[in-house]
Amino acid sequence: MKTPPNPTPAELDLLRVLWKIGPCTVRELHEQFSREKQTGYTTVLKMLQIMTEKGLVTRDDSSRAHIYTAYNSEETSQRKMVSDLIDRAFGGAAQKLVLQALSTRKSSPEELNEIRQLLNQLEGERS
Amino acid sequence: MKTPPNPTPAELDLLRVLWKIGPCTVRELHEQFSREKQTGYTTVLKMLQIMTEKGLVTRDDSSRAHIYTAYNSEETSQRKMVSDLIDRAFGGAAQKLVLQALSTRKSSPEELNEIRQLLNQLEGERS
DNA sequence: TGACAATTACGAAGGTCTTCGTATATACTA
DNA sequence: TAGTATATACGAAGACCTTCGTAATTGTCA
Repeated sequence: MKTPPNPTPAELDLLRVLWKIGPCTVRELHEQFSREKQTGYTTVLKMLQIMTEKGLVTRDDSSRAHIYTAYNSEETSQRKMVSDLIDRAFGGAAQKLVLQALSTRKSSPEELNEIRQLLNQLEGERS
Repeated sequence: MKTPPNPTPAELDLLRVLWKIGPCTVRELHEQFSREKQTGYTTVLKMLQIMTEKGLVTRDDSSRAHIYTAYNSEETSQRKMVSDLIDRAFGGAAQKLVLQALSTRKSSPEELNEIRQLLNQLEGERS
């Protein structure tokens, strides 16, 4: 099976909720989702149907209310989107994106430390 | 004036060339651009007209062949796109994106070093 | 000035995205 | 079993994206 395409903005909004609450019915997803963004029930349903066709989610239709599950984990999807942005906007230079991200947003010392540890690890692998 | 929206994929492709060769006419841009992607002249023209409306580029129409210039620098645009992705896909957590980027793509020791220096600098500011 | 070349302006076709109304199917309950 | 509530299916509208053909404009030069 082909890997699904990157989600569109609206699809990503839905996926974020789906990742958070896990596999669920349209009703449950709509309930959560409409708290942050007023949306009709059938809109959510239609989106999920399209996302099923695209392979972004899978559907268990064994019971009356179908259960939807995100096909890719949040981490996998994030990795793909980052990778895509690196190619499209940075000509493949990952470290440029990293530098931009670090200098744009403030990070706590703990977060910086976490990054430093990963750096050490990456350099260790190399030798 | 409002800041321009993020460019669409096709617009970003054009912008990459425009950033590289600097302010130029439709003809020059089309010449460069069509080397990497076969495209009609009027397609490039139309895109630039739309991008002008959006504020992504500015136009000097004092001479017959208008001169187009990217409104934002490559760095500024990259910063916006990264910032946008951090919000949309990472819930605002910049370091998550950094970790993803670093672990997905290989970087040379020099690049890693560059990042390490920025880390040091960021920690220095904090104290 | 008249013809040709180069340039911009206009508009439309075909696709995707996003939203939702209406129709249809299914299960429960009185 | 008839009626009600709850699901899914279908289709369509309006916005935007991408591409390009054709028309109109402007400059050049013989």
